[in-house]
Amino acid sequence: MAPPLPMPTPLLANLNPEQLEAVTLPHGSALVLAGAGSGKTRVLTTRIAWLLATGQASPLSVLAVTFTNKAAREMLLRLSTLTPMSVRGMWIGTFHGLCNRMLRAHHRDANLPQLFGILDTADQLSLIKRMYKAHNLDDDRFPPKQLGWFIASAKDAGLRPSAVEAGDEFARRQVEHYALYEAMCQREGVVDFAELLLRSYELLAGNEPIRKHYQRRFSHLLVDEFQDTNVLQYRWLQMLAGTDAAVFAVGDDDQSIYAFRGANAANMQHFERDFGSPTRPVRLIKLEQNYRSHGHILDAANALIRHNRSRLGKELWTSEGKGEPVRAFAAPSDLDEAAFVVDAVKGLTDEGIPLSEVALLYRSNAQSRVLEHALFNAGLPYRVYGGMRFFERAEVKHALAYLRLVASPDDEGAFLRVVNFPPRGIGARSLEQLQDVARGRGTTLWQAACSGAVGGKAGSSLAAFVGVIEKLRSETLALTLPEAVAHVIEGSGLLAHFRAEKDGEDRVDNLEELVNAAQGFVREAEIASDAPMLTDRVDADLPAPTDGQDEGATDPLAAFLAHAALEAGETQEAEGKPALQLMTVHSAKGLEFHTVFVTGLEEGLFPHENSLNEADGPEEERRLMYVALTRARRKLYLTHAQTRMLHGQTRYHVASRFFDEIPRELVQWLSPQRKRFGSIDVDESEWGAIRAAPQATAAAPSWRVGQNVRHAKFGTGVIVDAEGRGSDARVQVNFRESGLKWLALEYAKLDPA
DNA sequence: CAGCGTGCACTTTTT
DNA sequence: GTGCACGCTG
Repeated sequence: MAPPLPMPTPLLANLNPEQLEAVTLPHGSALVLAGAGSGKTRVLTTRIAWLLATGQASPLSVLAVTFTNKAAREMLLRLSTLTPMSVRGMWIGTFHGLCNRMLRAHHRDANLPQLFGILDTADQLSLIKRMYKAHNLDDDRFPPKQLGWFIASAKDAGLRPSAVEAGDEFARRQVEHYALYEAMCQREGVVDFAELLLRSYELLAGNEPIRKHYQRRFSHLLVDEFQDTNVLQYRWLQMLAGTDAAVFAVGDDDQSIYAFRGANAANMQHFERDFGSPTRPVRLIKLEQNYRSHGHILDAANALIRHNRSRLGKELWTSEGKGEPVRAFAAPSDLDEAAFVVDAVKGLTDEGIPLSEVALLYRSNAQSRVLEHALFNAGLPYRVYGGMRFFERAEVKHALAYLRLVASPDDEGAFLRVVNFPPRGIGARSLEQLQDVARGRGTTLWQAACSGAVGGKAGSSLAAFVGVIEKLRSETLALTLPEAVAHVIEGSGLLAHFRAEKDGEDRVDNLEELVNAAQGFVREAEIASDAPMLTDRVDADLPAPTDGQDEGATDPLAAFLAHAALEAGETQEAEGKPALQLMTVHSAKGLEFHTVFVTGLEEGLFPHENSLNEADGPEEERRLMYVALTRARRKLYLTHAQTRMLHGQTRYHVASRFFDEIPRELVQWLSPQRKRFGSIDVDESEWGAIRAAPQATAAAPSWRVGQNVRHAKFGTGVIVDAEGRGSDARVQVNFRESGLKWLALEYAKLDPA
């Protein structure tokens, strides 16, 4: 195949040599190691546009997959400015969105009802609780959350219950619960997030005509944030790629921060083995030129990440100047830290830096409180990311539950959510009766309710509820989606209920907003891109994948419900007002700001204490820190506090090891000078030293974090953390043999080693 | 059946 | 410190 000549169009203008190489690679697979701020989205979208412009691909043959809806939208938007061709027909979306699309088209082959519902995490949790109740499983050894996590992990690894290895009794029980859960989902016609992936994978793996169809269709697969793929997503890609499709994967192993939810950065190491073949050689390209940050910031980030051992290797550079030094501040307490931040932010405002260009980052959400408090008192506007989202609000969930019942009445989660909301006299008693009937007859709650098997007052209340749903269904049949949504929130009594409630205005507003959301959804579907499900048809060349029935356009209501589950909506209304941005480091990934404050840089917090036991924990924490540093364009502040209220208790922390991993000459300390002890920075003040009995005896040894110690029973180790003072003082020691232990200094016999 | 009180837990999170 | 979950009482 003769590679077409690159086009002399503006498409390729202003690309650096590496970007240009990546964009114009001849047919084959490519792994693009794209550092932070190296223009990876640009490369990805320009690659697609180039493939289209040179006729190597048609829109129909392109599949591009991302992790978040935001990234998918961004890709679509940029692509539409880069190519005159219609983006219609391309499969661009999240893994979950694309799998949903595939499963809707082949629901029979996937053994799902046409209008299958999608459970979000909260729905999944409540299903597990119902399952425990129904089977009288009230064992505290299996908390619902933990089982949910277990099931999701198993599915993410591609494992059905029969394939999970259960070594002990405990694991065996968990697998049994997993199997029960699956049966229950299947009976109710619902799938959870992980199931979308697994079902889609199994559909491809087990159905040759369908697999061949998609393999023939998609000659180009493009993957964003490849380092975040889990085992199942990787195998899904392999299945789709077959032996011929060109896979263009963009990722950064140094920004892999989602191992805790199954992301497997090792996928990058296997790429060459698994996506190469004689017809598609594998190329590796590194994008190391950074267009975001000034030199000192990059130097700091490079130095930090060099402390990780498992890396593919990459070093960011910039053609810009060194810029300002990284600034650091040691605060006596979390309150002082917040006060420092407030002061510094005021200074930035005076310099004319917009508040929306300043981010306050922290390791865990609990840390936002103190910062918010200080900002509020200072009258600085701010916005906190990561709270309740639109489609997760209770009143919206209720409205969606009515819609779900209208679409598929056997959805028991939806049934139980609204059967007595607004209250209609169907209490726990009546429901128990109903559940007994359903169980006895092997039917769903809905069928039992329809049968009239529950008599008396409860029976007539249930009949009334069934009547409401039936009425809503028949009345919305001929309506457009937004009309139907409006009708359901009205006819269900939800609107009246919240109007009557004293502080119900916000909820009423949200219900009305749901109608707008439906309107917006339909509008987007009409102009093509984001909601392809409405127009998606099984391609004509697919050899009889189903029993011959027309699988045409999916029901708009089902599509909207899928949209609500797959895209939870913005955290808050994006108010136009300029505001400081507060978020965890995780949610800052992919963003950039003029100025970044990384707060709470303390041993135990960041790196988080829980991570120290985990296999790849410390390195993942360091990658997280790397992500934090590389968010900053011009100014970077690193702060830590020596005392902090945590879980309602005052805790004492030493500065994070990450301070030591950034060369001193890059850092300007704004707080009094510090001294170094061992490998850990410790302040000279009284905070740094931990004494078992201060001033009690001259001989009382003093301990420092980072110090090597010996214990009669546990052997040798190193102090990694400390808390409490005087007779309460405790240190955490990482013992070579026995791992992490907290020891009370008053009792434990510790010797310097 | 709803309202309130006590008790526990609590890293990170998208879909 | 706060939110959530469960259980008791009116």
